[in-house]
Amino acid sequence: MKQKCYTYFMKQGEKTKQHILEQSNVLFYINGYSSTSFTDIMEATGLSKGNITYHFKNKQAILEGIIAQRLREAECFFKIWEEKSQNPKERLAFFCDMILSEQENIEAYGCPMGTLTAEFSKNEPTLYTITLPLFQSYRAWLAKQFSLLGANNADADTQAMSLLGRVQGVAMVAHSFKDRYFLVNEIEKIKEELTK
Amino acid sequence: MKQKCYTYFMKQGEKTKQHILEQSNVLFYINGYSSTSFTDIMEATGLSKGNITYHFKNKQAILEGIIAQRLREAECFFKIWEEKSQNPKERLAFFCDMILSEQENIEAYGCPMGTLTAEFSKNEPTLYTITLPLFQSYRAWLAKQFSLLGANNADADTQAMSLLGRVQGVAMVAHSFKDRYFLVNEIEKIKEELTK
DNA sequence: GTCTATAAGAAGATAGAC
DNA sequence: GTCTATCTTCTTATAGAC
Repeated sequence: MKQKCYTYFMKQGEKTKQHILEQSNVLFYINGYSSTSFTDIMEATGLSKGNITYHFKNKQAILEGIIAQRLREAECFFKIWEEKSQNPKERLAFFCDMILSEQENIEAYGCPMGTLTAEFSKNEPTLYTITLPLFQSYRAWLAKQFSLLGANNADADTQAMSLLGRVQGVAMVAHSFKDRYFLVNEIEKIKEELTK
Repeated sequence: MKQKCYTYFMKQGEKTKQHILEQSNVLFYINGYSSTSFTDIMEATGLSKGNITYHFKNKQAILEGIIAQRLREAECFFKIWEEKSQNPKERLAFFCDMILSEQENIEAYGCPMGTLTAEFSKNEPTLYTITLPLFQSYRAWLAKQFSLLGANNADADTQAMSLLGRVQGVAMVAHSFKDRYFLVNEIEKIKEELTK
């Protein structure tokens, strides 16, 4: 197990738990949730099945842990963006920049949030319920920025949905056609439209 | 087995084959490809596993049959739209109308083409190769319309990708948030932008 | 062309030793 | 906390009767 700097003060059990979450998060992103088996997680973590089961009852519990962590990360992003600028337009630009910084991964594996949500939207109501809050937190934050720009609540939400949709579409098409160039150009265009 | 009018002149073997394709197509759409088992197809068709295997070597062969059929259907749409109007803008509006007519299904199960493509884009290179041509055929047809509107080849293709992206994004978000109202409004907006 | 039956593998879940 | 071993279920693949 590689030692991470922020795990120095964790108890052994917490370290292992964190290690499982991190490796699973990567596997779920790269291969998808349902395509990732317990054996895959065993191999990636170097731990036994029994040990993983000790920390997480089942695969769903791992997913829950991952989403909880991603939600905290998202809140962290929002906080940073809000502190970096008082101007909502600039904050929306930061959101676009995050996508641009992930261009390689998005080309290869799609949007980390979108592909996971899409995997559960059809016929996995339980997993869908676990994942949706992450999507909703972005929706709410984006809507907040549009509110600050003067839109009423309903309009702000629609604009947030619309932006989410555009970004998801660009990510989906760039992923399907393996075209990073398209992703960058479209996101730059969206960024311009938002900030003008 | 329900008798379909266009199967009257088919041999029994062809009828069965067609029946398997149709039922599997619905299952793959509603539940996804990997979530659909042979048992599901058995139940939906009312046929035995041995019989299905007789007509299609495996699940992948069924998928190939479905994509081939969907490609023919797409070509059929293109032909109709081109015959209905000489104006590329109107043709693009027909494309949008098709999406609007599928609003209920898209809200419930996502875009039939997009969700299938997305399922294979991550780590299913073989199935990805089978599905992509369908996506490409829409890309090519849309690009053709933008060409007719005066764009050079590169621009026309980019505009086609851009439109595909917007539509996929709207479908994805409408599906994730189960919001048909959003889908209709966004597609209407896109339609207006295209035809103005 | 259609069926039943079975084999062989992979997955997740569980039990118990250290 | 961590491991090995087993159990059950699900899924695909195959063999052979009618």
